[in-house]
Amino acid sequence: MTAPADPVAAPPAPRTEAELLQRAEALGGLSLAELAARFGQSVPRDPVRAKGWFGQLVEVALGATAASLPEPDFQLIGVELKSLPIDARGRPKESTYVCTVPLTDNVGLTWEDSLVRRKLARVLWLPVESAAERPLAERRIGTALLWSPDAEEEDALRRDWEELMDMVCLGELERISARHGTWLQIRPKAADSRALCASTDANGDAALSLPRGFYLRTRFTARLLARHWAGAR
DNA sequence: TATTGATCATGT
DNA sequence: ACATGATCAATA
Repeated sequence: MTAPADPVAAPPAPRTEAELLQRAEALGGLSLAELAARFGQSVPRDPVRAKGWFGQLVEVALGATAASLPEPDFQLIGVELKSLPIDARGRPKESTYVCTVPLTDNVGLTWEDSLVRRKLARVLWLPVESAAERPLAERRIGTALLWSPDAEEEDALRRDWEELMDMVCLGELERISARHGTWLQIRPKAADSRALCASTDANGDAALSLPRGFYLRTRFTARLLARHWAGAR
């Protein structure tokens, strides 16, 4: 029986990818209860009210700096952190939020300048065992993967982004459903379905609409993991 | 049961 | 309101 250790301070921002990866790999195998305790936190009791809890804990644990800014989490090295919930079959359970969809002042915006491209250019994926039956506290962190899209993936993501943003720029936001896009999709991203934000309608006039976000489909992250494992053999 | 649309927490 | 961190839960 060991006495509980004192909470540890959040580390400074990592200065290199290697430093970040080393820290992330050191988290592998830890339960969420263990990681929480390390930083003096307790595991939330109600999963409904714990959405995003783990992601924010890991930001602290790894020294992320972007907080709620529209930038990659590790600003110095341009790396985005994404936790990835894994089901009982070893595949991602959920789509992955990327960033907000710009609904105004977006004409002329290119893929190259887009936040989607900047965030997905370099991602540290951190898998977490998340089978429905497994309590939050008992879930374990998996092996971190530092990833960039290959040429084919980037091309497909760019085509999705261009198709979707074309519709947004034409004021066709209300026609866009989650069914559009091969790998990237646009879905609501709001407190509730009554939330409103500024947008532009088909006439180019100011309007109000439900805030939306870009998400990576589960199929994309599933393929990404499968490819990595295949390549590691 | 996979997916879409809805929702919860925190900080500025 | 808007950005981040996401998962929930009704529906197809």
